[in-house]
Amino acid sequence: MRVERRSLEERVRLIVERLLEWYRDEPWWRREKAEPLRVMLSILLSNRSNRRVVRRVVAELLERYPRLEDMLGDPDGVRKALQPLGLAALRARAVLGLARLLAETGGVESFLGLPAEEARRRLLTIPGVGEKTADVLLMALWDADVFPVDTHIARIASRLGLVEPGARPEQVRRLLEPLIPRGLRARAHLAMIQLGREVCRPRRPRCSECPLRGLCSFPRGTEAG
DNA sequence: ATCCCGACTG
DNA sequence: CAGTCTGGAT
Repeated sequence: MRVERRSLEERVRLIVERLLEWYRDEPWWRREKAEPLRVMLSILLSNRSNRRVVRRVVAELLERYPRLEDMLGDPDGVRKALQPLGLAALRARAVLGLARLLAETGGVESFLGLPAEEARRRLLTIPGVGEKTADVLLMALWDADVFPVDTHIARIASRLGLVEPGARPEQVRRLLEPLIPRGLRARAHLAMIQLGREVCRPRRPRCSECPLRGLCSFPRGTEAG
């Protein structure tokens, strides 16, 4: 049992090493850290939605409501602005929940000044914000050393054989988070997301272009091209 | 397990 | 046209 655990740990270490060689970008939120509201909204709305549409909608929201508190008087306008994303009613609840939270806390800067634990607790009170989204927010704005697992990462972990097929994201996170070296978790998260989008796609994975070739026994996908 | 729901890709 | 998009709540 001890041997198995050590080998798993070693595999994860190698995988992360390869991933970080392959993905050298700095976290996108570092460039936008001067605009925490943009970061928050982007993360809040990123679930199950197209990135370009998210960028567009977030830009529009910020232009119309430079201070999120201004949204509170215009819930209808907020919902309308969110229409292109789909799930507009749900997302409006989340965005307005964030606006309310910031207002209650005395503005963004005060909120960002909260200890991560407290911020997390409050973020989870926002309807539509669960553990995963809360962790991504903490990772981006509090430099929390966490490893949020989404559908991409769960799929990759399963294909790598790190977890059993069909494992839930939360299970995958509990297993992998402690195995990823401290300080590398945010970048490992981003690298795996990127890998999931471009290479280890849900369908027709591009195994021949994968930086994890040799560390993975997933059946070589029938790459159409 | 199922629903939420629009844009975008092949 | 079907599948997918950094899930969450019921």
